[in-house]
Amino acid sequence: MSEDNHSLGARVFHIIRENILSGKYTANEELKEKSIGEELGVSRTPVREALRQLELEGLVSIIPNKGAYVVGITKKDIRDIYEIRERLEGLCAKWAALYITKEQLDELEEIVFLADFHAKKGNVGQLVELDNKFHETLYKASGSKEMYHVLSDFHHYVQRVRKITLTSEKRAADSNKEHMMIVEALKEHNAELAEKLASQHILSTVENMDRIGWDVLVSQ
Amino acid sequence: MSEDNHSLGARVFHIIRENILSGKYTANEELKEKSIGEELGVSRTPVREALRQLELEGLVSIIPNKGAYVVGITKKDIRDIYEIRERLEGLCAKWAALYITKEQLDELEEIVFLADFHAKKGNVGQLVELDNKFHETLYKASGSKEMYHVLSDFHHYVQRVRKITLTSEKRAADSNKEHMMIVEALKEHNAELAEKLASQHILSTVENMDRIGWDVLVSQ
DNA sequence: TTTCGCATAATTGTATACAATTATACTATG
DNA sequence: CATAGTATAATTGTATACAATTATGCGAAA
Repeated sequence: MSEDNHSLGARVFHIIRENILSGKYTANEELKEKSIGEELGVSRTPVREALRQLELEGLVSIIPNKGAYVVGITKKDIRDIYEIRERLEGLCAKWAALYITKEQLDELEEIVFLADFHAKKGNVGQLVELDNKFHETLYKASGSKEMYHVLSDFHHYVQRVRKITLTSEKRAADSNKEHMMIVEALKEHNAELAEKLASQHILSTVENMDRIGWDVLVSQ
Repeated sequence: MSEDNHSLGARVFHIIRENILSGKYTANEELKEKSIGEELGVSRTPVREALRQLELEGLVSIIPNKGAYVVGITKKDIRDIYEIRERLEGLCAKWAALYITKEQLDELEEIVFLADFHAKKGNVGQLVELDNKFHETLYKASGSKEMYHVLSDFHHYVQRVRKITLTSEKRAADSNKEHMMIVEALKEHNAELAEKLASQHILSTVENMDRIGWDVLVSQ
């Protein structure tokens, strides 16, 4: 898991990002280079680089000569992302049906198999991890650098919400069933079906979130 | 035009990005911090920050302890982007039809009016600039931070191709007619029509590129 | 008491210094 | 002549120093 080929700067970037996405750093909080550097045991330089990158990702807002502030994730952000994903995950699955390799198919099958196991045990942490892997693999299988880039960013962005939705045993099981159906379509290289199922998968997720209630999912 | 509220680092970022997108820095070229810094009259620090940001955008590939290399834009990249845009610009226009303000509508009308003028004079530089403004305004009008982020990145990414397509007087005129129709739909707040027209606009663009021939548009 | 002004502190922006890693060139050896 | 090994140079990674800008606190004046 822990790729050790990363530089210090890259690690700092990931840590800060996780702290924002997990909610440790709250919305509008000021991120001071010195404090974060001391907290992580590094100098300001790698922290600065990380903050500049996070600004580009939209997670941080930098006001020149003033400071860097955490950009909060609103209810609307989540809604928008899922509506965008509904359209793009369909196209992604369509492409994947055309270009997926044997190895990637094997990987997907292993993931849904394992997820089935962990869903029954109610192991949310593992489920989120496997959900990440499933979608990452699917995005890669599209054979499109751009598709991968966009979708993995968005998918990562909403990880806090997914952590909540996957605590429901029923939803976790249903979600994995949908994953299985997508894998079947990919195996048959049925692009049209894969597109439909992937798009439907996002819709189901949104419906589930509506059931749970948005106020539980996100504060703002 | 030249926003002066930017820091040195931000300017360096934009300059390097333009140099990649315009083709001044060629694919796989190594970008050395020292050389670029000297070229721009700054130290390595802001150059490093810019390169890290460009890596996140996918324009540069950084190999730790080795160097930063320009990631080339391939024919497939462009094709993928236009297929993604076909889906997203539709959704964007749909949202814009619901949320666009009077000011934004006025701005769009002014843009298409000016573009009509410059299309007749064959002023490609101005046309590209106005095409940028049109889409930027449309993306903003969607009222979605995420939609704006994704689409403006992609739109910017393919600017070199657009510079070529808009040299055709006919295509420039046609493109602007399509813009006008989209504006009309937005004025009537006709979401369904706006979506259809925006999606069709991207399709027309791709058809036009097919006519021109991809080898003219991009080397790889 | 409130508010303005100013000195001081804190923070960011940029440059430079030093460490670690990688590339290069030259020499010795087979 | 080819190649391995090594010293040197070049480049990146990180820390620190200094400059520029912004925030803070305190005292004086209304």
